[in-house]
Amino acid sequence: MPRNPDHARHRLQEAALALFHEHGYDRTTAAEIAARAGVTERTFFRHFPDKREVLFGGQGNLEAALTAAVTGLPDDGTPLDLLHRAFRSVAPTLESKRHFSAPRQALIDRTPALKERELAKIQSLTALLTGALADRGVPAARARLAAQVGTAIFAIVMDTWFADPAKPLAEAFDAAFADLADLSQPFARPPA
Amino acid sequence: MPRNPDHARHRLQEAALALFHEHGYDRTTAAEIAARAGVTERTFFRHFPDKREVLFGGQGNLEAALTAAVTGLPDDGTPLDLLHRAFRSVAPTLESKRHFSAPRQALIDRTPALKERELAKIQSLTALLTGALADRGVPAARARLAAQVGTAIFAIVMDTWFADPAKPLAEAFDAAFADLADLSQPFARPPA
DNA sequence: CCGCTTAATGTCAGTTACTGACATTGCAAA
DNA sequence: TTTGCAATGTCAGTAACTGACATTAAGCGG
Repeated sequence: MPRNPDHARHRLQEAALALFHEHGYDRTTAAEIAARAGVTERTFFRHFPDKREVLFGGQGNLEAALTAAVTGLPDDGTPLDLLHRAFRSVAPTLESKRHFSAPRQALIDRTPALKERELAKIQSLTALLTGALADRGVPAARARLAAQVGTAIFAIVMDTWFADPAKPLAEAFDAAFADLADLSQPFARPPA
Repeated sequence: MPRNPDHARHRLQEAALALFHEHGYDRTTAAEIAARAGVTERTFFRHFPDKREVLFGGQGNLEAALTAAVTGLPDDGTPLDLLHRAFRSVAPTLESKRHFSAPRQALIDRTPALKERELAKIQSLTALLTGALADRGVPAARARLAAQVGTAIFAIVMDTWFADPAKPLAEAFDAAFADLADLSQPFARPPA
């Protein structure tokens, strides 16, 4: 490892986060981030393909955890049940990182350019989950619909959880999936 | 109306579409688009806030039609039924514009920057539909979930319809909403 | 301890998306 | 015709990125 043993990439992420919170995303230049991290602007763009991406570094972890969960979970119920349990399985990790993810999410929510990138990341997650479901034998069209609906629920739950962390994530997932079941059972279904 | 009676905005859109198809989005500069439209680069950015937006000009029509449908449709069934019928109501219009929208969509699909913008547009539509449902008395959380699931279905149906226009859009919507109902009826559903 | 290799960084010039300030043009109403 | 205004032109400037090439410093064999 030449030059600097402590990874410049991580310093850049922290510098960016700090500066974005101080002055906002739009009024922070890549050169300023690089300067605070002690490197050159060119080095910034060697570590991140564009300015937005510096905020989405840890995204791979969540994707990996969720796809692993979908792949490894015991097989029963529907694709949506599988996703439900996969989401529950990452809930503790998500809750443990709230102190970090909440301000980051607030920044994303008030910055359109970052919101767009986040939507792209969610779509990427949807594609991965579609593939994971398909690998388990779920027909392609069904897998895609389930993954899309699943990530939609995931996004809503995360959003309401960021707004109010009172309810544990696992319960929020339970409630959201229950709401979904209600949504698509249109007419009177007499109990028992 | 000074200068040019034929609207520069429309010429810019057509010039952009042509150049994007000829050389791709990334290898087309805003200055080139403006030149083909007979105006200055500065004028381009007066009509469109950024280069991507030149491709999403007619988006407002669809949003207006869908929200109007959700607002004006007779009241029966669930929020998802309402969205289902709203989607069906715009199907003929969508099908009549396929010759225009299909190549445009192909361009978007192979250009990440445009894909991101499209996702943002879909999210904007989701917000509008959420509001329209809420205006009809649907509880906020329920409205949001329904709108999110609805636009997810809409996106999937449009995508498969672009890939293969054989099945009419209205039928594709019917099938997708039926699949959704299946998805959330978890356990054993014995055939007949 | 020394030179060699090489991955990470620095340097620099260039393109392009976008913006603000100000001047100019041409239709339209008075 | 004159005047007002909306659309456009002109120009200078910022900042996100990119390619080409030089430089540094760890690690390794000698």
